[in-house]
Amino acid sequence: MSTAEDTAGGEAEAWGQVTPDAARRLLVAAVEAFAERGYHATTTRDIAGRAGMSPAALYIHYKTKEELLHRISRIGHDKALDILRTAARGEGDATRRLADAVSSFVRWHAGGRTTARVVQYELDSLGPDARAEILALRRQVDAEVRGIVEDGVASGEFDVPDVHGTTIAVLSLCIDVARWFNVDGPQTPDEVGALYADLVLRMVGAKQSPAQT
Amino acid sequence: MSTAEDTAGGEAEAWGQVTPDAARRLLVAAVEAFAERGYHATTTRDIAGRAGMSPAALYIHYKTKEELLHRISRIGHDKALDILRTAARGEGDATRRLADAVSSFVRWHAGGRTTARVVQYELDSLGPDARAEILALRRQVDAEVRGIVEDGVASGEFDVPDVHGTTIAVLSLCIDVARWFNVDGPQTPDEVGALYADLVLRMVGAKQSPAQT
DNA sequence: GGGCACACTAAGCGAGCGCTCAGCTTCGGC
DNA sequence: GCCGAAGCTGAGCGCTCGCTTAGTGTGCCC
Repeated sequence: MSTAEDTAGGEAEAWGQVTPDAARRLLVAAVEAFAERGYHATTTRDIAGRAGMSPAALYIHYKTKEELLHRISRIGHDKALDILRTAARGEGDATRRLADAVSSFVRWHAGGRTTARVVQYELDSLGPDARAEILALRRQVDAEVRGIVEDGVASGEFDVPDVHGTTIAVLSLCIDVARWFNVDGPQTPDEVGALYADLVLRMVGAKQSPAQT
Repeated sequence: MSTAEDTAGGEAEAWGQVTPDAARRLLVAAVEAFAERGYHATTTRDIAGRAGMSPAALYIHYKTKEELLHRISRIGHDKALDILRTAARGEGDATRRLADAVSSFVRWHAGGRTTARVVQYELDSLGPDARAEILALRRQVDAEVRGIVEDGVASGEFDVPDVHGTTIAVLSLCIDVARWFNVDGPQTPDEVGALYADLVLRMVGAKQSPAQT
């Protein structure tokens, strides 16, 4: 098993599970609009227009504008957690698994920046219940990364004085990629993923580079 | 000269330069509201209410709601740049200066999280002209950090294969503190600043810890 | 081929938005 | 003691927002 090439691919393919077709088109349109302008600056008319429908059509498939954001955030967090779990529970020592986790997580944030932006930065626009649900997923994301770091410390691979603080820093570094990464810029998602995996191994004081697979 | 204790202090003190008093109260109210709810979700009635004034009073001191954001962003970026310049042009080797820059920059993002949130995450809500002005300041911020990294590489203190990418990562790590830091959480701004300075020195492969001042 | 369920549209409602304006109060200059 | 400038308020304008409703077209079942 490799580092899951399919986790960081095209923008739209992750929405295949959403049916019917009109509901998926609206969801994809909402992701694009929210990523470009932010949730509050996006109008339901804009979303419907991007999906090639009238404003009223939105309300056949979703109760409110907030439900759109909730669904996007839920699917996105599920995907993010899936990526990290695949790497965290893969084969290899902690060094290998941390490098895989960071590089695939970063590739997802860079390559699917449109989605990742909404998922990571529009959390505060959700209502209390939806917010609480998403925060629970975030704690699981955190736990996956912390688990790898703790494994590496236990095995003597890593030198980490502050596991909690360092875990936050590693995740923070990955997540912020969604803010600054530019698809038209000089770096590809793969390059940033490789660079960040190396930087993170340095942060945890990894004794050696992971073997190439 | 030390690491500028006064750069990361209380929230409101940085606005002393804004006069008259009513204009400053409105600006501080706007910072709080924007940080809590975001620019687009904040109403001019809310800002004026927090400042203890009627909605119309806002327009005596500021032409539009966007001018408030512009002024906040400008003052905040000036402050951020000032913090980095102080550290970058201070005494000591590159290791010392990078550690100072990161720890003071992080302290500012953590301690003044309200301000930093608006400054770092509401850039897209500005119009094209204001946005361009702020982006120019950001490039200067970037240049200060890259300068230190390049100094360290040239002197042999650092081992950095990708100076450009690593500089972005260092800044990204610091900036994202404004997103996750919780004033009521277990960590103080000073602690996060010290941890992050250490993590960044590891990222650049610094040969030794900086001497304590 | 008649009827009905379903997806969708045109039109628009009530609310709240950014912002304006006429008028009130306060206060320094003379 | 009067005047004009400056700071502020109460009321509200024009607009756009999220969302609703009445009605239309389409296709499937019998």
